[in-house]
Amino acid sequence: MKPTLPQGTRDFLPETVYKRNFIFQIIRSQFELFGFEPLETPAFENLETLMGKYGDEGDKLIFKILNNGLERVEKHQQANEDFQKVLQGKNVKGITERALKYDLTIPFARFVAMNKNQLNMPFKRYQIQPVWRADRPQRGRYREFTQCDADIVGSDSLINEIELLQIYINVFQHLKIPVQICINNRKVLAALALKCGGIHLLTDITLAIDKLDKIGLNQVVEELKRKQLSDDAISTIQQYLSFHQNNTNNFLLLSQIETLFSNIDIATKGIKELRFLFNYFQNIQFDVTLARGLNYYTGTIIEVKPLDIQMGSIGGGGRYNDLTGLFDVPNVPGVGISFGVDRIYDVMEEKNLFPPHIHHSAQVLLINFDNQYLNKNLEILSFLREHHIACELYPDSIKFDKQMKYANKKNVAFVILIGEDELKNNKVSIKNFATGKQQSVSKEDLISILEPIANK
RNA sequence: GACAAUGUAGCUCAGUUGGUUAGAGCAUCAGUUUGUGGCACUGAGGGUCGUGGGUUCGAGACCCAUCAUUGUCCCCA
Repeated sequence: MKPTLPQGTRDFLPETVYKRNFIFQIIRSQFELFGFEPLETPAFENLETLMGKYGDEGDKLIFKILNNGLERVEKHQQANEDFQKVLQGKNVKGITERALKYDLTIPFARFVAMNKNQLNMPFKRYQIQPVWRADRPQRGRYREFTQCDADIVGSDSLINEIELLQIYINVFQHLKIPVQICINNRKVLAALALKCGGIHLLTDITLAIDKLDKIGLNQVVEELKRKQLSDDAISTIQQYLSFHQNNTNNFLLLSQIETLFSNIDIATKGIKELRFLFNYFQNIQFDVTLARGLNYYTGTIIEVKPLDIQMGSIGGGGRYNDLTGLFDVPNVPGVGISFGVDRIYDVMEEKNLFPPHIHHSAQVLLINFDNQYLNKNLEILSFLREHHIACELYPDSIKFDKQMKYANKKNVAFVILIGEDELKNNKVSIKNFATGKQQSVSKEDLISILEPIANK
């Protein structure tokens, strides 16, 4: 058969894995620097854990797992009946009851709901794992990709927001990616919906205004009309959006919004939260059009976009005051952020931001002349490894120049040769692959030569 | 779900209005060089032209269908 990859998935070659690890390592070390602890959850969850948490569009993108054993004859009648329901777009336990996880937040909420009493609150966890979405792949969008999440549950404090924003700043600084970090507050959006006629309009309004920069004011108004919003409501929204188009000063924007929503309590709360954050950060932009699709957010919402490059957001997050409420455990507030490693990788690759020598495979190759020198070779291998020098012996005693070519392609720093002459003189030959210089030295002298490339 | 582009050697791609035996570069293998890599030179292997039909004396090229990949819209990291 002809081997192929499932749509939207990729193999990662060694060079790519090294680069991805470079990103992971920076994110992980920042998470740990800020006191977050690692957590992992299963690749798949019960379907009902995930369904209904990501909106109608999200539900369609969940990868469902077909139950096993449906072919058993005694199950045929039930399976046929169940499958008819599947054909109508329903999920039936008889056909599918498990699904690949769609993000890390909902499984985390499930975990917290199950373990609330054992957790040392406020609980700060980070999680780096793949997630799956049955989306049509395109630029910057894959069906399997890795998210890096950090969340704090069990605390209302805005200090958590400050810490998370600081992590974003630190990580992208270390990665050398220029980004725009935008924030908004769901309470402000809720106020807008209230002023326009009711909180039930929130989704319609946010979906439309979120597109302002993409499709322009006229198209946004068109979309609002299509959603049957009143003329008064549309004029309020236009006024709201005009602030965004006229200036980018956070505090000026805040005061304008404050005036617009002067008699709405929830707006006052949201504005107070935003003002608190802007006092600590100068380089974060207040974006009144930022909405974020997930409807479990209740306060601060955050999105990170790379500058000067056509790519969706590379990070996002926000506050949710009752995420575990979905699992009947109320009153556990939380806030979290997420990094999209695959898009970060694409941005860095496109902008050439990876450091030049990022790989760490074995740096020393021992040439295999013949099995009669095996004992000496093995002795040197152990000796070097005891001194933290990564090395390998070519496993077959094939032609010399083949082995040298292998070393060259693997980009090793040194080649060590042990053959008849070396054995006779109780020395080893070591060749520097960059300079081409070769010398005959004692076993002990190897260490001082190789010291600079040891893995400390 | 809608639309578009692409599909020729392991990889990246040429292939003229349809016309001998389908090419190049890189990669692979062998040799120049049996204990010295990169560089160079010489040579070799490697293709049911995505698949199935059709038009034609003749199809890699034209038509239809189908599959796959990629991109755009929607939505998202």
